[in-house]
Amino acid sequence: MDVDTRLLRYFVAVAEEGSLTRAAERLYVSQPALTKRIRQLEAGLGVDLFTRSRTGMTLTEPGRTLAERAPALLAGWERALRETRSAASRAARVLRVGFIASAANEATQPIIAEFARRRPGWRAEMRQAAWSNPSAGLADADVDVALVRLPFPGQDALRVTVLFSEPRCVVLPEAHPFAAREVIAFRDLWDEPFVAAPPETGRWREYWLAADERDGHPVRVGAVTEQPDDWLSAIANGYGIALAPESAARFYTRPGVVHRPLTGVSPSSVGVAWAPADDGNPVVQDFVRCCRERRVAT
Amino acid sequence: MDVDTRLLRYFVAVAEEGSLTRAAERLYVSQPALTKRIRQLEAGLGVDLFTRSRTGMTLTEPGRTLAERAPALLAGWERALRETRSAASRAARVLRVGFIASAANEATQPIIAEFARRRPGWRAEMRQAAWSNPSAGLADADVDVALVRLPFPGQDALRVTVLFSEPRCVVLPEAHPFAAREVIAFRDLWDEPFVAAPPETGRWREYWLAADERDGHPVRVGAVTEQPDDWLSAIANGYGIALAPESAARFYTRPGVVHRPLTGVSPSSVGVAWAPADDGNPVVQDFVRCCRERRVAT
DNA sequence: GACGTCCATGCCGCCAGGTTATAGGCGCAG
DNA sequence: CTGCGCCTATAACCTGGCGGCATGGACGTC
Repeated sequence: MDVDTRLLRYFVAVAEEGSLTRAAERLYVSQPALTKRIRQLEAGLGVDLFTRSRTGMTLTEPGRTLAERAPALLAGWERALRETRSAASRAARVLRVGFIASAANEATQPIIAEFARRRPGWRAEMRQAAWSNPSAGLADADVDVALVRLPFPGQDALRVTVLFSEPRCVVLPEAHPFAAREVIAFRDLWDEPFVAAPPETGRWREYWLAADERDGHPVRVGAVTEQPDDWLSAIANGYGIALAPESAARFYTRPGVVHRPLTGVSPSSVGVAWAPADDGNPVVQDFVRCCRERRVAT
Repeated sequence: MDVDTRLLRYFVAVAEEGSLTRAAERLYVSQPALTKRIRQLEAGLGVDLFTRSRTGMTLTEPGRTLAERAPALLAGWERALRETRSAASRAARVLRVGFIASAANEATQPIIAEFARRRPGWRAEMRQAAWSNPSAGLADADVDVALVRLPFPGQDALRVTVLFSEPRCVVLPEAHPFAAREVIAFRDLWDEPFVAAPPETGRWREYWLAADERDGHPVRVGAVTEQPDDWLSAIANGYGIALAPESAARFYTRPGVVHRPLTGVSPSSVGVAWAPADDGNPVVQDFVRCCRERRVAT
């Protein structure tokens, strides 16, 4: 019997949710479509995978058997996919560099230039990642190396070299009362609503909310954004304020938004990260070396 | 990216054959269909998997990467499939019994009856296998236990208990000159064309051609068949003669075909086989016990 | 220069898989 | 006991993917 990864994902979703209706919304398909696909899977296998009832779908014994194995099958495919893509970029002499918006800022250009000098024939392919992905794709092996802001979740499973630090400042709407001050103390911002990164970014989100510097004082979140554009808009529209690296004042600004120096928060570090598997990869190590040298220059 | 097992099998076939045209005939699809599917795979991955030339399709480096992993992915799916089916039959209290046509003959009915007595609530599901599958599905884990004729390829990886033996006889078209004889010496049949099992059955095929009893004299194969019906037809139509267990005279016969005793060939053994993984499976072991007891009775 | 052997392309038909709307079973609240 | 809310199943319809056939185009061979 033939099956595709989508069908397997459908099955896993239904198994996990215990309900066609809920699984359908999670998968962004209609419930009848799911009904039919699951029945098709059962028919193809010649096995009843679920028992239906008004309370939902419960796995049968063979259903549990399949449900135990399906995630590994999907993971195996994802893995093969990544390795194939990885081989393709290597064969094409392309180094995939992930970076998070505002990670390296003015350091980025010289780093790539230096890499181009050191590795003629190779090309660095820059991929900007959304904030929901603070390892810039490195955790999923979508890139070979990443320029990141520290700390971020999953960091311990990767190699990270710190490149430099810069102070964090605050970004406010022009009309904000504090916009008139030259320097702001973080304490005064404790009760302000903040524009935050998505919750799944964990430690990274907390770092940019400066959760550690609030003495346990709770955070008010006024909006959640994934990208610099939305982020600036949210601030301009008064949904909240936000912390940012100092260099953001030069890279991410727009009318209606002002940057102000801040006291009472630690500076932010930029790092270059790679997977332990690439410890011996000369191209990756060359790139890291380029980063280190630029650090001195900056 | 989503993919289905068929697409993966297509890819593996092209990779192995090194040619769309040849892979297409092996897969029983048209060459244009394969062209399109492979291009779709490449487009989906964003990777060139093959380099095309007039001599065929050669894997690229990333293509090789995928080609190394694809068979394992397919095998993983097949395995999950088998385990799920297996769990289903266990849950339904069904013992899947494979048997090869003419394996047990009159012993089969009493065995099932005995099993039904010993395991009330359980049902033995009999599945006849073609001769191209002399383990009757046990090698592929399609059944839990199998009634087989020995020897067969793959036998060493399974547990086998011999149940009984019976002489082999010869099956001839009525019009054959030897049909008049009461008893035939195998020597006299060396130059006769035989109706044989498919070549992939290896040892099993050779056993029924009595290759070991020909002193190296080559075999003439007049036809290849997979099932008793075709087999009898082939003999009746004069494509060749064949060896068969004595009991085939009672189970597999038809007008125009006669069975005659034979000297000079070893007898044929019937066995019951199961997978080593089921050594501790009480239901399987009960079935085996039923077989052993019937052996004494027969 | 005709032919053979590859892979690619154009065109068409069919069905798998999606959508919306609706039916139907059953528990629960009023 | 009736209406509502939670499920899943069914019906009717539409679209696009995938397969088939016929043909094109590149290139080496005889």
